[in-house]
Amino acid sequence: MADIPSPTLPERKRGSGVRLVYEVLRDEILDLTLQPGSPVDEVALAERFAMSRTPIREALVKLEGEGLVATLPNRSSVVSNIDFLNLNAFFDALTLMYRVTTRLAAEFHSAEDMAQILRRQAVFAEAVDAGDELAMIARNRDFHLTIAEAGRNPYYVQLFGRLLDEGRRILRLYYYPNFQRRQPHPFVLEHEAIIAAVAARDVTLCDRLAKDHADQIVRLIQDMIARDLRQDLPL
Amino acid sequence: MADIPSPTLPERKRGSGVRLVYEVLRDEILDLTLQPGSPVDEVALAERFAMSRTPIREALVKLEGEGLVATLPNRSSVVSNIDFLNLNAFFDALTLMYRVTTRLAAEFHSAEDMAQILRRQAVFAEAVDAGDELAMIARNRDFHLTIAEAGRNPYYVQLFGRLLDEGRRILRLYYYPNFQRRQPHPFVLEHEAIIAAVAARDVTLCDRLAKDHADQIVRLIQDMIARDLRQDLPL
DNA sequence: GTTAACATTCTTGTCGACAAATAAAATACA
DNA sequence: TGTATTTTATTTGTCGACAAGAATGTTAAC
Repeated sequence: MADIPSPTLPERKRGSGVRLVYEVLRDEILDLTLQPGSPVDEVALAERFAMSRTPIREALVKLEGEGLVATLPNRSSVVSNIDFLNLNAFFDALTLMYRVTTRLAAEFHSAEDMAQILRRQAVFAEAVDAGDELAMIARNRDFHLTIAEAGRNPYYVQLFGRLLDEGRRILRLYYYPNFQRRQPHPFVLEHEAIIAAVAARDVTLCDRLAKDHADQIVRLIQDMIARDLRQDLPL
Repeated sequence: MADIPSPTLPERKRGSGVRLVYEVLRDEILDLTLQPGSPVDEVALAERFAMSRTPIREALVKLEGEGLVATLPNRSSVVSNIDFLNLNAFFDALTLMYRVTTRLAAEFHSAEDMAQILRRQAVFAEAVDAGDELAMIARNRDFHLTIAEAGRNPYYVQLFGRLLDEGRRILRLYYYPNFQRRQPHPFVLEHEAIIAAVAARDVTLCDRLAKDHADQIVRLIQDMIARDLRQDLPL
């Protein structure tokens, strides 16, 4: 019944198909709209996006390269599971990236970088005001990635991006029910302190603030997981 | 003339095509057999590997995800250029990864890890004895990646792998003409010191040795580049 | 009732072909 | 002779189709 190419559907330009599928799937995976472990059917996606399987497959290859989907030979791909066994490895890398990227930002940022950072912080604060947890998580990621980009080290930016993405999945898993609408939100204050330290090019202070901020987030996640696991205890 | 599917050609199993193309191209890119900036023709590769363009494309998407090839829309892909402008970012990240992975190896290695590390070191020493620079570069990468894997942090392993790959390209670009066949080679000695420190679980010593080793390699690369650039000076 | 062999269905991996987009060549014009 | 424009050709992005392999369901045997 889908044989007739409906002219009302958004006409995609040649070459944009893969990127579109990639971005949509990526967002849905990170938002847990696509749950970890759930199979990814190529034909279903092809129907949904009204395109052939070829661009779908290429998007899946990209996602596989980023570790967001896992593929078994001759079998369906699945959305990657969140690895709770290696969680301390995740925390370790996340903390290190928080520190080095903030340090480098203090050293190498330009005036335009600072403007962009302030803009991202404003958007983050808006999400906090609105109490929109999904937006908070995503905008927090944008904020810190912008700082990382000001540090001018693409290797760190890439790893940090992946780590923040993984954190987005974990936070999405727990954060919603526990949200505290405190004003001003502690994260907003910490962000402001970091911005000031970067602007002042104080590397040592940046390192300390970044470490504290990371520890804060790590503790938050650990608490949430502990609270959640406690509910599963048998009586 | 290549229309007749020759039965003498190695029969590939279903599902192995992409991986084969990916691995071969990856090796050729890192060995500079495929020079940076050179275009990658899909139909030529399809003919060469005696398969359709579809698996070739998927392999290219994977390589693009790792930054080894760059793709312009509707135009030919090219082998990524070595970024000499951000070289200090590369050195910075490389040094940091040397340090943290060796530290973690000291903390978390198992007995099997040590055995594997010793095996890799032996193979590296063989390459040094043989004076095979290409093998030296590749086996040095294997050695340090094995140490990183003993540290049990997949995020570091992945970034470190990419950095060592990029280093392999850079070294390949300069190392060959300058090779010194000293015996015992300083790198072999440094590796042995690192192995001992990891086995002794001495985190502080590991950190220092890793930093020294990284500095050594960074200085080597910088010297080679400086020497090379000097030749290009106009008179 | 349980297990084993078989057939069927479903999903993936690969293929050849076509059309859009770009690059190259040929032609027209100043 | 140099530049602009049209034409040709090459290369990519996407498509539909087919076959191999795995998962599922069915029948048969014990």
